[in-house]
Amino acid sequence: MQYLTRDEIRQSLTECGLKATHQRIVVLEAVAELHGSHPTAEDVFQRLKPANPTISLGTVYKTLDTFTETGMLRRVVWEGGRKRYDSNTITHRHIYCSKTKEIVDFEDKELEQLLIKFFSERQVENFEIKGFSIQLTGCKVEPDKKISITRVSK
Amino acid sequence: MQYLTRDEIRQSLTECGLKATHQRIVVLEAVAELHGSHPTAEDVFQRLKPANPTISLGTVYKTLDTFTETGMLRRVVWEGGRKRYDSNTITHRHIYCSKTKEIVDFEDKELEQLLIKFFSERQVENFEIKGFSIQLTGCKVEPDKKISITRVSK
DNA sequence: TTTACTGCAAAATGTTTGCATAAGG
DNA sequence: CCTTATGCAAACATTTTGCAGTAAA
Repeated sequence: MQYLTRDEIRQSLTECGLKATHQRIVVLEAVAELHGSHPTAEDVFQRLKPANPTISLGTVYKTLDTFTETGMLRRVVWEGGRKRYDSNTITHRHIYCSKTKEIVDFEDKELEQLLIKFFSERQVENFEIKGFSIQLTGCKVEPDKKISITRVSK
Repeated sequence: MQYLTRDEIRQSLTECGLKATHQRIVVLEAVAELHGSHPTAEDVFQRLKPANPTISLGTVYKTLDTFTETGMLRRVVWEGGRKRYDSNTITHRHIYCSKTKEIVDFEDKELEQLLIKFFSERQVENFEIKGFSIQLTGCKVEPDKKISITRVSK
């Protein structure tokens, strides 16, 4: 994954009608850097504090909200208490590992195509479908271990 | 949807190794009765209070947790703060209405088959897939209004 | 009678809000 | 300058916990 330069971040903030403050720049960088873990507001705050001792947790919350509204970030859909965020670079889905509690990115063009095709042909009664969201559940296995699909249900 | 009798509830509680207390029975009944709205702990508590003035919110929380662990109920997967519960009768998915904020049940055998087939043929790197979860987003339309699929993305 | 469960209240957790001050354009 | 954003702290919302008393088996 490649990161945006500060000038590129400044530019996209301006394009969204937002002031390019130092806090916004570092929050956006932090979410990108923590991308693999789909960080909570607290995660972002903890990461930023050493280099930005005056930043406040409230600002991180407000900033993440603002970014979600403008579409610069996206919320990760998952059950459970805390809100988690994701750099909104490309369309992708998530797998939740019940063993390690990680939320891992997953991208599958074929699956996307399959679903887009399905929903564009399908009429759901009394609903105008605007989008869909999928999460997979599973267990991480060792890279060298043989992978097998055991059960797909629920 | 048909409800269980109190004796049937008592029986399934016992089968799960739980004492068949009055509180557990009425909580399970309430979730079933409120099924359409996928209630929060607070929703269940408010519904029960008039007829059960001594029941406590803490007990409702604990009971819903217990039921989720034993599989008698299921948590609804959706972003956002509060935990919501669902009678765990049959496999179904959910549609979220961005207009009314409702979470509506949605069942589509064809979609289930499509996905089960997809995931049983597909190997996901370093993951053993155990299950999947889908949510749709959309807008309720009037029953008499022509339904059209506008955009499927995200 | 023994064990598990409830009610209560307090604490913990996570998020939002209001406002004076500071910084960006 | 004028607006918008920040930091702080307090408020708010939701969920969890500990424990003495109560009810189920």
